[in-house]
Amino acid sequence: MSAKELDITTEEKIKQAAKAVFQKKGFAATRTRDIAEEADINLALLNYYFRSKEKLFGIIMEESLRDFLQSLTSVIGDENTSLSEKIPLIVDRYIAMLLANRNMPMFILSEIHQNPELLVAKFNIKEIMMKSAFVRQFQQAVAAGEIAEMHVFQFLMNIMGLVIFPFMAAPMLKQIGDLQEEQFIALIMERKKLIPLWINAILKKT
Amino acid sequence: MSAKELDITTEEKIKQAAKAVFQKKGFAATRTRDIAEEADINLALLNYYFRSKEKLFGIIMEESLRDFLQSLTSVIGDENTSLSEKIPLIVDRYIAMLLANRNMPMFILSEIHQNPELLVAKFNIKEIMMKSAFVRQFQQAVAAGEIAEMHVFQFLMNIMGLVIFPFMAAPMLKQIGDLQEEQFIALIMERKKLIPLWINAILKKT
DNA sequence: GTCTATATACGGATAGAC
DNA sequence: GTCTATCCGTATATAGAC
Repeated sequence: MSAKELDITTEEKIKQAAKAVFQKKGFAATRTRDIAEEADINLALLNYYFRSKEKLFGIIMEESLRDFLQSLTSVIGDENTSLSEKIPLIVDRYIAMLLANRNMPMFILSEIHQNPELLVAKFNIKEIMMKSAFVRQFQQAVAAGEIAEMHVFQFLMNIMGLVIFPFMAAPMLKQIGDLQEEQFIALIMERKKLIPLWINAILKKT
Repeated sequence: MSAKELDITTEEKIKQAAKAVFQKKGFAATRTRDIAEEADINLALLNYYFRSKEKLFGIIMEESLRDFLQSLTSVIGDENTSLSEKIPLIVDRYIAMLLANRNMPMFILSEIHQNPELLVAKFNIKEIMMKSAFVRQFQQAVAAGEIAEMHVFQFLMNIMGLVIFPFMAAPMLKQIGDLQEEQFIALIMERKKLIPLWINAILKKT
């Protein structure tokens, strides 16, 4: 147990446990008893600090979503890097975040899938994304004929799909390929180098 | 209501309803009452025909998994098509299947994520995949220097990620891009044409 | 096979002692 | 703030009439 964990408050202990359990099992399959056990606290304390399972979930979801989006938005908004510099930055940051938080993408996308309203009005992703340096740079590069013609959403889906999908399909991939955890990580680390090259290949004019 | 649905058995009605509800909400969030209501049958009949929620879920999961994998395995096993012919076939078939079954990938990958044992021993995906014409053709092309050096899993993850991810992230993408359903479909139809080109670009030797 | 009524278990939440 | 004991709604499953 690290020093950080020794003098942690009960409230924080519950939040950390809730994050782990919610991200692993999702809202519906999680029992407040699971969280209490994981946090090693009495069940009643959960309601004492957070009132209800729903409220606790809301807090965890908001924090998770913030982390999930920040890996992207912190890069795409930067006016001081070029489009081609941004690509490996996005890939590196996302992969680092996903490696540290293995269940996050499945958690977020699965919960939003079942309840799209979770996303609405919490963050104004639409604004941040569509008015970002990244989108502007991309569209300028298309207009200037420097890269292939392509809708920016297609480009975004490509990056996200190439980076995130392996984490969501990890159990199936491990089964198909008979991969151990370390081999899976090795494939991911290889992707970290390759994805920017692939993205460039895709963007090349034909 | 189509003719097909008119003379359907009660058992089949329950299965179709269960498929719809399970795929949309997942196992834990689904109540047997939801299924009974969707199927327009009495709740007790669900247990009469299928014994338990778990058993019914097992049947739906197995069928879904079969459909999900068949779109892939029916193409990759074909000895009479070349590697480059297989790529658009896989893309077309997967997208057609996903369009008809919008919630399937999230359902399957999410449930397997929570419970990887669901996959084990049901189908021998490992054998079918690894001994397929597709894998052999890919590895031969690499060995012959016709395409860039790449682990076949990386290649598989790329295809799957490019095709499947947009369906899993659909609610988020619609939000970010302020897309209506028809615009989302249009993006997908465009991808159907583009993904094989992108795959070829990725495979090109540098 | 299909219904109503109900048994039973489980999970979220709280009362009240300390 | 933390605990024990418990309430109460809800969900699965079944008994038994038709």
